[in-house]
Amino acid sequence: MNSESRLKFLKPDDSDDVFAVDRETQNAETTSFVFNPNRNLSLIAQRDKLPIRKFVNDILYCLSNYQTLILCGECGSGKSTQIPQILYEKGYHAKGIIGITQPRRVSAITLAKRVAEEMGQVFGEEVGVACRFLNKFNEDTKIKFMTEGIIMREIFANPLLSEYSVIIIDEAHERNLITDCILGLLKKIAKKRESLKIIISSATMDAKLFRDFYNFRSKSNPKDTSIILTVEGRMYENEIFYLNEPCADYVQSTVDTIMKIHHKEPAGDILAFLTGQEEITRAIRMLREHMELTNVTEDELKVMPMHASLTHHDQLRVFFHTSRNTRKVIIATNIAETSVTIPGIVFVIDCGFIKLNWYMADLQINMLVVTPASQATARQRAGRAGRIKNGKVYRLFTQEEYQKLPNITAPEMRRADLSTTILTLKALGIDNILRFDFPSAPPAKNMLASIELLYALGAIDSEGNLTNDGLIMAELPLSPIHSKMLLESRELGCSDEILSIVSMMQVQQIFSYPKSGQGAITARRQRRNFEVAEGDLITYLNVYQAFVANGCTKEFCGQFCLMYRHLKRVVEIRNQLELMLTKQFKMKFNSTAASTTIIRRCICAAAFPFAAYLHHSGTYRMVRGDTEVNIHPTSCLYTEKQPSWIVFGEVVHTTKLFVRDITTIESPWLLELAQHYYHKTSVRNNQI
DNA sequence: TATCCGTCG
Repeated sequence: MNSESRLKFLKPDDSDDVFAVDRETQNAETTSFVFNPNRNLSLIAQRDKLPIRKFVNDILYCLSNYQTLILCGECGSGKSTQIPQILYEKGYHAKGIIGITQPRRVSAITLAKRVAEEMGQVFGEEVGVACRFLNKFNEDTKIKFMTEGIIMREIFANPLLSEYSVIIIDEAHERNLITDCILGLLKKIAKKRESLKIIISSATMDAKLFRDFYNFRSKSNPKDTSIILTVEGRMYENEIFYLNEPCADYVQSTVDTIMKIHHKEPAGDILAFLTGQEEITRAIRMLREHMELTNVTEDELKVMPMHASLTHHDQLRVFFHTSRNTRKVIIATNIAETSVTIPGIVFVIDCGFIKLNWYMADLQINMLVVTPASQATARQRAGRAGRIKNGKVYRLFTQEEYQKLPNITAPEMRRADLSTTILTLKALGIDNILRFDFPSAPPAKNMLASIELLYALGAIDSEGNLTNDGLIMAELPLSPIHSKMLLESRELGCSDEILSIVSMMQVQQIFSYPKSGQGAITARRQRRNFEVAEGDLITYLNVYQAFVANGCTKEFCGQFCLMYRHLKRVVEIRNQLELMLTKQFKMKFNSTAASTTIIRRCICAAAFPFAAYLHHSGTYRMVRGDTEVNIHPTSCLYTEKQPSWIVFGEVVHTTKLFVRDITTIESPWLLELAQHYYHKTSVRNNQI
């Protein structure tokens, strides 16, 4: 392969020498690919061709007359790379740093590098980037890209963000929890600092909401303070097709549509959206059967899955160039909506459903549910086609159904667990959380449930004020339950082990689950080396200790079917937490002997709101609310003898309610360690 | 008995 003409991948961390990797991006967690149709032009020529450059004067006019500018435009218009440069060219950097936030690490790093390159600067000097485990900026940095989590930390340190002259919030239309939080905080800052300019990059449907949110017009000040500017930028059109009648099985319809496109349409790759891994596997199996029956070979139609739990190597397969006669078919989850951009897609198939996290306030748990997608999601998916030539989009629902879909997906703020958000805002001195001005106010019952949880954990007192422990919990980059575990471990004498366990809980998965028959059998046998009757968290501790004892090698992970890239991150996270706890909070680390009782008591002392007991029916019941829950098949307790009492980390809803990350406990511990939460009577009543 | 959408510090 000729490395000059090859597009560059960011961050393969398998040492895959086919791809060009550089050191800064090596740490990034996810796959990213930036497709650039003007690759052959010089950087400056490419830059001047971008649609956004035609709007320079409009942008500058808006910014000098209004404090907040809402910028609408399709992706590909060059907003993210050009706006910072335009502001720099006009000298905005003289009054303070130009800050740009991104929802994801890879996009922050990619964009920062691109802008440095276009400006002919050394990356990390005038143009820099900040995200967890990667700080590439210095005191001369004028354009600073960062993740949203980082600017949140900066608000902690400097509540008015006085170093900055401009803040650009990119991808605000995604309406992530943290984006909405920052938008609320920025509104307070903007009122106090009239010199601060704010640019919000958004899609059309949210523009008016954002404009009104930042319009401080009043009787005493009759002038608008915010304005919308729309920049056109699309180069190709997509033709949209709907079904005449609703379909019964969208997985089957996806397969049928793929075959129809393959037989009737000219060359061009296909991207199909389904809701989860299981559907994707089923679709691929059906498609292969179909291909066999109709004598279509893998050389003609190359099928591949794309979802987050694939190994990195398998994720990269979707980027391989295929021969001219091969049509690629990628069947993906919503990872392909934003996080991964696959070049050269001509056909998109959209099942019309999406899997989302919903917070059930009455149970205080998160649930994953499949729901109809929104029009905004359908448009976002459609936009993945038509980037190199006109595309076609097949929606597996009727046009009437499309009209009935909600305009946008409910912002995460309205459907997420708010305990971390509330803790953070409390730490920033916002006393009345219920009256905080969010772009979309969360449901009051969700807030109250989170406040109740924070009270139970001792993060806030009965007046709703942050306690000393609460302040530490707010500062730690962990969920309140995990922070609480660490705080409890000081007294109980097992902080070393709890730190390892908590670090392990910060990554998505530890074990790899190969799909092929023999691999799956090997993986299951290797997991047995670590599994213990005390539950998943103690099992994770065993894995961590074995990984470290064996030199943290890739070979060890290969042998025992562990996710090397995740375990490497665990080590990084553990180091960061240990440093924070010792330097910032003067915590002394201690370790317990061979017995796991102390460790399990410590887990129980933090996870007590999520306790369940074995009901005589053979399933579990949550102590709170008496809801039936089942042990998740990935838990090490799934095949073990079922313990009488457990605490768990999370609930997933598929065919039933399943609990994961389980630890066995003794029922008296709940009364001892959380007597403020569990009255003796209620525990006795629930006992068998 | 039958298996997780995607992010972040």
